[in-house]
Amino acid sequence: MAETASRPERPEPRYGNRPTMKDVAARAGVGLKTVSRVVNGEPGVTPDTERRVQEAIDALGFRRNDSARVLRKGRTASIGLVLEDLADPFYGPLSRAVEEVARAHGALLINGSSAEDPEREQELVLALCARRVDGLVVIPAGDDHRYLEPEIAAGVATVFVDRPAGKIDADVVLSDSFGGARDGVAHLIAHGHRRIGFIGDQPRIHTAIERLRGYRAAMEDAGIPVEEEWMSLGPTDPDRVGQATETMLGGPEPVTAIFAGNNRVTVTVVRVLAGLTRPVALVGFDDIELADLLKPGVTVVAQDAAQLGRTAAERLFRQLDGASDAPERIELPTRLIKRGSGELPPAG
Amino acid sequence: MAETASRPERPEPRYGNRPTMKDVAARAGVGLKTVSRVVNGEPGVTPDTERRVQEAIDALGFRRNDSARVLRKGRTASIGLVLEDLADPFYGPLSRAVEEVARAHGALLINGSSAEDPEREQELVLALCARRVDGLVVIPAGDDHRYLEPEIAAGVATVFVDRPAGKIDADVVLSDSFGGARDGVAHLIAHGHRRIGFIGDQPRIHTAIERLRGYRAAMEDAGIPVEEEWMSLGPTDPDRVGQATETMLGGPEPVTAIFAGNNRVTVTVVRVLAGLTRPVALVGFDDIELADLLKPGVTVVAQDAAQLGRTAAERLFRQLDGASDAPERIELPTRLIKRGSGELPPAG
DNA sequence: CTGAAAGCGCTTACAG
DNA sequence: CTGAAAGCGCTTACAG
Repeated sequence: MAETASRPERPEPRYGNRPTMKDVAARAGVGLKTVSRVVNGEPGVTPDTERRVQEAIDALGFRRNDSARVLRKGRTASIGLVLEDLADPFYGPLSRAVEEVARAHGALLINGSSAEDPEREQELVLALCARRVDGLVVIPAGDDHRYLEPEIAAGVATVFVDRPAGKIDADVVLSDSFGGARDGVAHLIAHGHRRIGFIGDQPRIHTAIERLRGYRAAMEDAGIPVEEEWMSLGPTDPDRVGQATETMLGGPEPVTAIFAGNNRVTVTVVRVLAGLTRPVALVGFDDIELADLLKPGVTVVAQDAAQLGRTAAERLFRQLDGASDAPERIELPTRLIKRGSGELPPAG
Repeated sequence: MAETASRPERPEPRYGNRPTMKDVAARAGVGLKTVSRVVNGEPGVTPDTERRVQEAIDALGFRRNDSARVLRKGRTASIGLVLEDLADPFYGPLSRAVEEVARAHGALLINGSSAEDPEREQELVLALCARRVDGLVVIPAGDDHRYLEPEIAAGVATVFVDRPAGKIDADVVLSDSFGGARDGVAHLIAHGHRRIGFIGDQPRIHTAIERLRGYRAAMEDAGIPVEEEWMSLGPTDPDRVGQATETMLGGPEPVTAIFAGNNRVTVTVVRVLAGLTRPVALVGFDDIELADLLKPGVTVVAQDAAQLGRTAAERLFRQLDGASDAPERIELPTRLIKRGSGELPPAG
């Protein structure tokens, strides 16, 4: 029985058979701490010892396990970025900017999409906290972030971007949605429009509300009473936005100009307008690629997504470096870029 | 001295004063393992005990430290994605698709840009390995990935996307660059063009070479000898591409059509062509937003970035689930989308 | 210059 | 149903 006893096949699953510092130490005939010194480039090792350790490292294919290191050191040198959708072109430059700042501070970026779902946002954020990210940059989907209080109290640096946190006091970096929208709408008014439509994102999203507020302010400043049918908030998918656009452009008294609340809306509105024979003026919030090459070019209120990300990430690392400033609200200016669509006079 | 001895101010830095399972156990008056059971939803705890533990958890604001968990369990439930540039719109849908698959498998995504720099790629990949990601999805910048051999041997699942690995045998998912480019160029030839330019990415990039090969194949199939001045490979920044475009369009015998090697090139070429009075035909590799609304619409060879990411990630998790298939090369088809610019006849 | 011991916060394998 | 001990792979604080 002894001889024929079946031995376990495939003893380990996979993974886990990686060499450790202990293995390296044994092979090099030195203590564990000496290996640690070599691996971390600490001083106080003879060149000869160092060589022996290095040889063992190479022979074994050793790579330090940062999970263990992190456990001991406390900081993970990683930050989390939670945004709405990695695939949205608006977030590309923002993510990249956050990544560059993180890189400059030796940190990695863990990225996740909330899909504009508050529950998914919370799930993601808390998963990142369990991983003990040093900090969080969050583009919030929800409007109640009290669930983050214990984490922030425990030292997780946190900065919100694009939209403020809900029901907690935290740093936030945003664009001047109100001012940008007001200027964009005022621009349309200056070109003779009075019947101006506003198509925006869902009303629970802060920027949607702020931009609507800017629209109303511009109209009021010009003494133009706003009609309910001129305003449409909701999801920004092509179907919803396309219908809203067509509704505003139909009927006996159609709008002569449209203010589009973000890049997704603008793209769909441009598409609808392209199918029309009469000209309708358009100003969109957010710049979009190739907007300058359309006929007419699309006039936009541009925000600087990269700057938004950079500012937030720098603020985050300042928190991590121990700055204990009170939470601040940083608002970046927008820029009106005239390209033709916003300078069209009212039709008829 | 005893009474007036200065006590340490701010005893801990920040962080690190988080409650642990031990704290929870002490407060609830139970053993460590019982806390672990409750936290992980394991069976075998009386409702009453569970309640006491849960109260301690809430009171202390305890959140399990996954770093410690990972160290013990071996798997980190995270995967790394290394791409060229998070800000490039081509990678947005790809990243999002990888994220969705990871999420379905309970894993987080750690993301990084190589900036098309082989050294930075290696640095990033190895940093991810040190974090012990379970797997890697890599859009390679370099052409030698032997540095990954020990990692792969140690069990790090690896899939390359968009471009194959260099000097190692690994899974790769790519679009049919050769076939796509050949079809696109053949399309121009079918519309009467013979003097056709090719503007592509740097020659060390696999897709650039494959698309150039497709161009040459189409020309050869049609019996058209290719002149050196018709081909230009290099960085895809607007300056370089703009100059290349103008050079091809200048001189006594300018090209009558251009094949653009990727989305970055297409955008710049479109811009140059917009400033011209004579029509020049254009087919671009990669679809771009709003391409259908330009005049003329931009004819493209589209690849499915999301499908690329999804396929790669699924393959990755199949590896992690223990599938031991031999490394495979998966090629996804491209699709020619006719919108006008590729159907223009030769000028003159 | 070098190393043995303790500990980071969990899970595993056992024992009661 | 419950818990004490050992261990994951490192770093820290000391001692020689």
